[in-house]
Amino acid sequence: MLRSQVPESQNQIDERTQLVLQGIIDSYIETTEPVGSRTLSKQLATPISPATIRNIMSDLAELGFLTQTHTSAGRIPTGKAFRYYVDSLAVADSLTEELQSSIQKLSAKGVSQVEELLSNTTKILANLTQFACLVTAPKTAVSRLQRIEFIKVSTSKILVILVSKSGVVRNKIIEMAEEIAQDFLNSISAFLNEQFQNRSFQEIRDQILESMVEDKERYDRLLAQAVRLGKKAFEVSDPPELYMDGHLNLLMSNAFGDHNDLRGLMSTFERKGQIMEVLDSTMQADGVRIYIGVENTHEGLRDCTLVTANYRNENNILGTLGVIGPIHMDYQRIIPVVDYTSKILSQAITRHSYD
Amino acid sequence: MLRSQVPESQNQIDERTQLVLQGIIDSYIETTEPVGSRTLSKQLATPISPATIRNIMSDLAELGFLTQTHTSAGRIPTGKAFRYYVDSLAVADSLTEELQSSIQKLSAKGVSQVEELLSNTTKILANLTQFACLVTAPKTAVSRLQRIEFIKVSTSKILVILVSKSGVVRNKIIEMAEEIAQDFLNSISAFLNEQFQNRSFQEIRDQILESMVEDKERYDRLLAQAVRLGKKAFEVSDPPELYMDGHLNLLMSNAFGDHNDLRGLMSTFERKGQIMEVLDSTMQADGVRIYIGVENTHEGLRDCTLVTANYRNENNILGTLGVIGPIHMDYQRIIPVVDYTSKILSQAITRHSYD
DNA sequence: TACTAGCACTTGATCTCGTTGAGTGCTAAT
DNA sequence: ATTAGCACTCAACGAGATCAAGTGCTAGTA
Repeated sequence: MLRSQVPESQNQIDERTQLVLQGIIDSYIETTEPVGSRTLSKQLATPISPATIRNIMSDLAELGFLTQTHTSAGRIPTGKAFRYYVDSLAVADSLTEELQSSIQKLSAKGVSQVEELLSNTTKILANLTQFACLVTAPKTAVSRLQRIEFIKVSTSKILVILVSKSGVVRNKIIEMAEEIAQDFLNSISAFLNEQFQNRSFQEIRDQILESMVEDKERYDRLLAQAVRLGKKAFEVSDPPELYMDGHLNLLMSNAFGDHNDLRGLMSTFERKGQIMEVLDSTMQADGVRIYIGVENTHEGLRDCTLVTANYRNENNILGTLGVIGPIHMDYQRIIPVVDYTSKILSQAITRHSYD
Repeated sequence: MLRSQVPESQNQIDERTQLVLQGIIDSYIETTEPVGSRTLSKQLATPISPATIRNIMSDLAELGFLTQTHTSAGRIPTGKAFRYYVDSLAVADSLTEELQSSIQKLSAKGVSQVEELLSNTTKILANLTQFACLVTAPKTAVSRLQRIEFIKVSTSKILVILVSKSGVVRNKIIEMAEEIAQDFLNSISAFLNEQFQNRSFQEIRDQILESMVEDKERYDRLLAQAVRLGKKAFEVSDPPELYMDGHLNLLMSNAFGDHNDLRGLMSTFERKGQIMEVLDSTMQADGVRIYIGVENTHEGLRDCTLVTANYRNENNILGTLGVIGPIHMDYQRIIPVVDYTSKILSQAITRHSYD
């Protein structure tokens, strides 16, 4: 009571109180059980009596850092508490050699394709964290063209191969009304390669093809066809490319008490598009980002924490990787793991890219 | 007692007994609860008194068709019962128009790639059955070459595109010690295409490259390189290609009573290789195959039923699709769904192939 | 002889009701 | 300002009591 007379501009919390809060959170992360004053008193390094702790707890509850399931139960840290914990209390552990080398395995020998790299990343991260893990493929819009090629596979069908600088290979089949000879296709791809190599897909789509049409539509047959094919080839039809792994981990471990929560979460995973949105929306920021519980804009993630980081090559941010786990995850471990993984992936993908 | 004096050569069961067995299974499929004599008596069309049913049940239990969880509980059909049910009792429902058209959607307009076709199939099947659903990609070994192409993507890296007759496109990066000009690569691919188009990958791998080396090793530089590249390109490194969907369905529905069973099942799903083996091993047979409980060779599938069927083009069996669900699934519905799906997929993939 | 009615018996499930123990909040003493 | 002490709360647990669904068996019936 007296305490709260001193106006606390938001999170002005004295040192002792911090200590208690940290203790509660640490204990809760470890046991997933409500923390009681007596128990905590025994665990804390600094000796504080249960009664005092109770007072402090009461204050913290008033500030919105703690809740209880029922009156006579121990305290549970709220999302706000975890936020505070992550922002100002938690000191990230440094990674053990062992963890580091596990993570480095994602670009083990024999991994020659970016797709494999990304898929390995999800597997390793899921395995290390025992949570669900997500990696978005490099955004095609921003990636730049390394090579385009047309292969005639049947009279009316043409296989388009798009290789981006970042090492992603994408192929799709397009259908043309009239037959086009392979030789002619070769000329077209040679032409497009010359024109567009190193330009971003976005650029190619938006501007260049457009202007070409305007400028030179009347020119020759090659150009006309090149435009037609190019348009089809670069058409936006990117499926939401998302690599996922370990969502079963969440089920296995009963980190989530209530099984109904999980169902919501799982059906969220099934809609990859939504997950993509969430990840994409975090992509501007830098470093490791942490979204706790209600901070998640997406309904289904309300009871989880999302920890994300970008990966990049020398020039651009390419994509995002992240981990979804219970709100009471071991942040001191998870944060550096995600951070380090993003760095290793960045390195690996830079090595794989064709710049 | 008297009954069993008449030696019953395995499954010699009189009509009335069959009726009861069928009733029990139907009821169990519907409710997932042990079936009692009184309940059943009410449900059966032919009026049979509970007492009589009890006698029959007792006989069926002796024959191994029924069990109980405890003495005073109702009866539960065993795997053997389901086997019998599927083999001789169940009359497959015919598919509703609605179901048929849902399944046909797998090759909706705009689906231009085989991969998409297969992935759609898992989605639709998982959705219709509410079980886990699997589709294997066409076996590369048996599929025949439509087109091979080499694209130089950096000084030392070459992208290989393999297009098979069945419409599957596969690409991989190979690394070469020395640099090879794109022109030269074109000559090589032209040569390989000419030589090997229409041959199965297996053939190409096993025999032809081998013999070419022997016969003409001394010949020209083109040939030497072609062999080198060809070998690398056709090297066996097929990842187990398996499309899966709906394993979450199994969790959502509590079709599986015990959650521990599910964990085993789920971790089985994580090892795609094992699932592939199981599916592959069933591929020789024709039509819809049903593997119930213990009949499954694979440990993790002991408590489930696996329903599979092949899909094919005009010439070959290409792959297998299947559904994994609880042993007490609604066979009358599932079997025709799997059957029809396999047919529609076969049609669609035939349309997509380049023969 | 085949079926059925009736009855005693079994057993998991459900409910009630103390008891226990971990926890709180408050007050008074240090 | 801190702490010891005490009254109070409440989920969890266990022991019975009760219930309902089921079985097996025996004796009676068409």
